[in-house]
Formats: sequence, structure tokens, C-alpha cells
Amino acid sequence: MNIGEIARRAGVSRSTVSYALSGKRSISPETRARIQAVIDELDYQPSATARALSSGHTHTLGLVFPPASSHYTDMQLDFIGSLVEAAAGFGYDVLMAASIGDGDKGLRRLVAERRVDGAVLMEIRLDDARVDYLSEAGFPFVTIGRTGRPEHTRWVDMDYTALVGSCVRHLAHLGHRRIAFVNRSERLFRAGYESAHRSLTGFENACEQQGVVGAAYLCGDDAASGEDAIGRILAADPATTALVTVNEAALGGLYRGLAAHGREVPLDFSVTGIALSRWATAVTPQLTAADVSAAEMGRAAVELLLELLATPDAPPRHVLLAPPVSLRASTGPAPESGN
Amino acid sequence: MNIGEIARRAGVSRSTVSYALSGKRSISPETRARIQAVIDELDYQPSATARALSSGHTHTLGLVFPPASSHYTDMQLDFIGSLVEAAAGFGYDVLMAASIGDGDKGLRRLVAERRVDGAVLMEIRLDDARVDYLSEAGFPFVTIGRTGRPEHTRWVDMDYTALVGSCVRHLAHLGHRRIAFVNRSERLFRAGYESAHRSLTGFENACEQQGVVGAAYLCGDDAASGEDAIGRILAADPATTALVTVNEAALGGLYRGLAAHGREVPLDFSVTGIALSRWATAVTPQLTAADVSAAEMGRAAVELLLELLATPDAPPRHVLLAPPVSLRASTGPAPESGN
DNA sequence: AGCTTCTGACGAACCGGTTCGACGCCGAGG
DNA sequence: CCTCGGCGTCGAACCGGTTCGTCAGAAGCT
Repeated sequence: MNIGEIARRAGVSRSTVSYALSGKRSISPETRARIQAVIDELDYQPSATARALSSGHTHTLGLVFPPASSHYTDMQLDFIGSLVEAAAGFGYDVLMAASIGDGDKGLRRLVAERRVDGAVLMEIRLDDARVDYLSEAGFPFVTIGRTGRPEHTRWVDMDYTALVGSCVRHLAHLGHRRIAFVNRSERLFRAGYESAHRSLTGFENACEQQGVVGAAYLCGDDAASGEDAIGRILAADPATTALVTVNEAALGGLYRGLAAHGREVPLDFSVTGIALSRWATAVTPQLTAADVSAAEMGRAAVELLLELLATPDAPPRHVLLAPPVSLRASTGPAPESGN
Repeated sequence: MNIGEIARRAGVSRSTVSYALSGKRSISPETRARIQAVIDELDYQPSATARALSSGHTHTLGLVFPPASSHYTDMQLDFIGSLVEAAAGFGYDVLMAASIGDGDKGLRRLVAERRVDGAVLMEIRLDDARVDYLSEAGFPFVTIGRTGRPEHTRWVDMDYTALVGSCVRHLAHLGHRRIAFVNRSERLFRAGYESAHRSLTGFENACEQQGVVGAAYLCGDDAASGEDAIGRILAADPATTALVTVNEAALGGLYRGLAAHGREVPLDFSVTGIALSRWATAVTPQLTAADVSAAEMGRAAVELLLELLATPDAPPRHVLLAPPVSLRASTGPAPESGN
């Protein structure tokens, strides 16, 4: 079922079949029809592997996970789905590269063995060795999130700084004066995970600007850690009346912790943050939050990467997303002090 | 940076380099060392594409989504992650095939263009055209879930019938006599999605066996639908005191609906079901549920598929998982009737 | 009619590996 | 001393496409 077989049955040469298929040279209508008939009859599809070898591109994009992560958040997983769909829309497949274990071995394989035409990197750190590696190797890539020096790379990111700032302002306008910030896990923060750092910056800046007292906490990416974080927050400052979080996995635990400490949302305590709308609407009361759109990020990432493959020398483009904060039921006026 | 370059620099033929790399023929220690030195110096990695073309296998597994689904559940997404990690552990990559649009075009491409050595099919229906197609084509595959005639295929599945049965028995032993079942969406059920059907069977059988009154409901895969389902359940039979669900995406809505109708969990109403432990622990009170393990399913699927690739004629193996029901805080004794 | 130009098809080389058959060399056995 | 066998290496063919150079024949021009 290879091209030679088609050529033989159609009574033409292999190259003629190839040209008929690609349209890169003109073929007489009769010949083309004869070839097409044979192709239809045998249900022939050219081998992707052979095509990749000779043409030099695989029509596949690589999606790279960080070495350390073995636990995926919903946001990441949604992003994967949307990336695959977006890529399929352009006729590209997506190859998942898990870099487990030592260093960036998985990435090296992807690049050095030339399995993909370009790569999408997730879970970017402010100082990311993978970005340096790909830049030096001249391998086309797009990052989800920015490094500390984002000028020369192509990326798609959420504007965490601005979004967390919006949340703080929202709370400040409601009269809250002592606000906690529940960040991602200590491990991720220590590793330099960019969204954790930019979120914190946004929190600190906004608190200062609004003249409110802010206290930032790290919190593991699970419900139990969220519950624990509430304990720490209220122990440190019982007068806290609101929190902002970027840790959607801990959200359920945060609510539970508040209930356990007798704080009713949103009467006694307001909660807001950044989350997938799926999570924001799953909790009771529903979360007032900036709804991140994994689908939008996936589409943008694919578009950026294909642009790069088509025109490698075009100046780098970036996409910075800042979805509006959806008002739901988890925030309200600050309780009157002294009550 | 190809094999010819290595051969030239090491002063040997290309085939010698190939044999040194694969170890399929003996090479003298000196020659081997010389070749290795050149390889190390140039950081040479053989092209995956060329290797695939000549060797006939791609060292890649395909992961196939159903055409209709554009919205992923957490369980599916977790499964993807674990599949990728499991495959990586065996040196395989995973290619994601989104079959958007018409029929099984995406699947055809995967198979006909020979992009992958074998495929994993998700979201299996009782009567699944993709399974028939792959079977006829003689293409190696493993399904997540079973079709209606599972004898001759290889699959990994949860024992939904048994698990839902366990949940019903648990409730019956607590004294509940009127139990509702919240299934997946009508669309999925109509499409013949196997877990929805097998769950229902398990529910009906167990109710009959336990002599309790069971009422089954379909429910969209989101929080709002869950809230709505509670309304329907209590309207149809206000005396209902417990529910079993396999719809984890609706879980938050179910809780909210119960609260809205003045039912306190677990005092007035017990909730149980099948869910990722991530979701089960995210709600308040935490859900008594059979914790599904996406990681275990991913690993099992890869193992089954690699077994099949290694020994195509071995009799088909299956893996049926039935995790125990974890007792948490969402179930309790039935409220005394008349109260 | 003679010359150029254009069209449509062919053959061969190439992409970068793997694998088979052959062959030279060296040591062991008769 | 000659033969046989095994080891180590080479050359060539092959996997299934793409693409370049070439060329025969038809069409266009003077």
C-alpha cells in the first residue's frame, strides 16, 4: 500500500503520483484521475514517517512538561485538551513529552531526535533552563508563561500581576482592610514558578497602593493544604476578613477551613481569586474570580508556534491574557469591625 | 549530525555505527570506543523519523478521543497525564489524536498514516464503531472501558456495576429506603457511553436486591445541572434521603442544590458515589466514594498495549478495577421517617 | 518548415537510518 | 601447511516518500 504500488497500478512513475498528490507540478487531468481512482480504491494514505523523513518536517508539535511535576492541575489539563484541538484544526498532531527523572532528558530527546517541528513549554519558571537550551539550539518553541527575560521569546501568559491586583482592589472597595493571599505550593514557588511570583508581586503592589494590610501564604495544591492554610491565616491575624487565591486545587479546602472556623462566606469573610470557571462554579457559594480560559491559551499557543514555523525570522509575538473578574457570590462588604 | 558523519569521523562504515549503537552484531572494543567518542563529542542522537521508517515501528502510542467530546472531565484528563508518564517509563511517546468533526477521520489518519505503533481508545461506547474499525484493520489497540462484546478485545475498565452496587448497599445498611441515582449526561447516555449504562444497571440491580426504592436521573456534566437535578429529585419524591452519583463534575452543584432545599449533609441526606479523590475531598463534607485511580488505569493501559505489541498472538488480557469505597463524611444513618 | 517554448511525465538521487550477504583476517584443528 | 570457522567490518539494498534535472512531444512563432 505504498506509493510504488499506486504508481504501478496507475501505470505511471512514483514521482508522478507524488506530484499528483502534492500538486507541486502540473499533471494532466486524465493522469490525475487515473491515479486518484487507484488511491480511492485502495484507500491509500502516504506514510507520515516517510513523508517526514524526506520533507524534513513531522507535522507534529511537542508539548513538554517540567521534569519535577508529577501532579497536574486542572488548568494544565484543560490546556492540554485545547492545545490538541487547536493543533488538529491546523492539521498538526501533538506529541506529549514527559520529562521524568533526570534533567531535561525528555526535551533533549524530542529535539535531538527531531520528533517534532516545534515545542510548547508549560510550567515556565522565571529562570528556566529548558528555554535557554532551546534558544541556543535554535529550536522553535513557544512558552506558556514567561521567563524573567521574556523579550526575545514567544509566549502566551495570563497577566497574574494585574489579575491579582484586580481582586485586591475589588476587596478593598468592599471595605476589607486585612487581606490574605493564598499562593501556590512552596515547592513551586521555590522552583521559581513564574505565575506564583508574579501573583505575589501583584498582591503586594495592590495592597500597598490600596493601603490595605496584606499577608501572603504558600499553600500546597490540594484541599487538605487549603484547610490548613486557613488555620495559619486566622492564627496569624484573626482580624483577616478576605482572601485572594490563585490555588484552585486548594479552593475546596479553603472553604472548609473557613466553615470550620465559623466564618460564613461571604457574610464574615470574602473569597476571590483566579480559577477555571469549572472550579469557581463548583464551590458554594460560587467564587467571584477571574475566569482563566485554557481554551484560549491553547489556541493562541498553537497560532504563535505555527507562525514561528512559517516565518522563523518574524519578530517574536506575545499574547497576554487578562480575563475580567466575574462577580459571583463569594465576596461581600467587609463585616463591621468590632462585631 | 547524521550517522554518515559519525561514520566518517570514526573512520568506519555507517553500518558499523548502527551495529555499535544497537549491539545486534559484535563490534571490537576499540572500534566501539572510537565510535562512542565521536558520538559523545557531537552529542549525536539518531533521528527518530529515519529509525521509524526503516525499523517499521515508531515507538509512539496514540491516544484517541471520541469525535463528539469537546469537553473533558477531570477523570479523563488525569488519565491522560498518567498514560503519558507510564508510556515514558517504557521509552514510548504519546501522540494525541483529536478526532474533531466527521466520524473517525482522526483515527483513520493515525492508523493509515502509520504514525503510531498502537492506540489507546477512551470514552468507549457499548457499540463502538472505532473498535470495529481497528479490529478489522488488525491494528493493535487497548480500550479504556468495554464495548458490549468485550471478549476479544483488550481493555482496562472500572467495575461500575459493582461499585455503584456497593454504594447502594452502603446506603441501604444505613437505613436509607428511597435512593436517587445521578448519572452522566443524557447525551452521553444516549450515545451508549458504557460507564453510564453499566452504572445504571448496577444501581437497578442493587436496589432490587436490597429492596429499596431507586430513582435514576440523567444529569449534565456541570455544577448547574447538578443543582437542577436535586430540584427534580426532590420534586419527584420529597422522601428521598440519599443519592449515589457517578457524575463528579456535577458534585458541587448537587451539594449546593441540597443546601438550597434545606437538606443538610449528612444529617438529612446522604451522598455517595464514584469520583476522583481530588474531587471527593474538595467538597464539604467530604464525599464517601469509590476513589477512581486514573494513574492505575493509565499504567495498566500502557502495559496491556505493550504486551500486545510484543506478543500479538497472546490471548487478550483485561484489567477490571474496583477500588474500595472510602468512608468520609457525606453519609450517615437515614433520618427517622416522619421527622 | 524550422526553431523555441511549454507541458507532462520519467528516472535517479536523497532523507537517515537498519539489515542482509559477503569477505578478509586470525586462530584452532587435522 | 592447509582448511575451516568465527569475528569484525564493509557495501549495498531497502523503508516510502520528495524533489531535481531531463527529455519527448505538442504548441506557438516567424
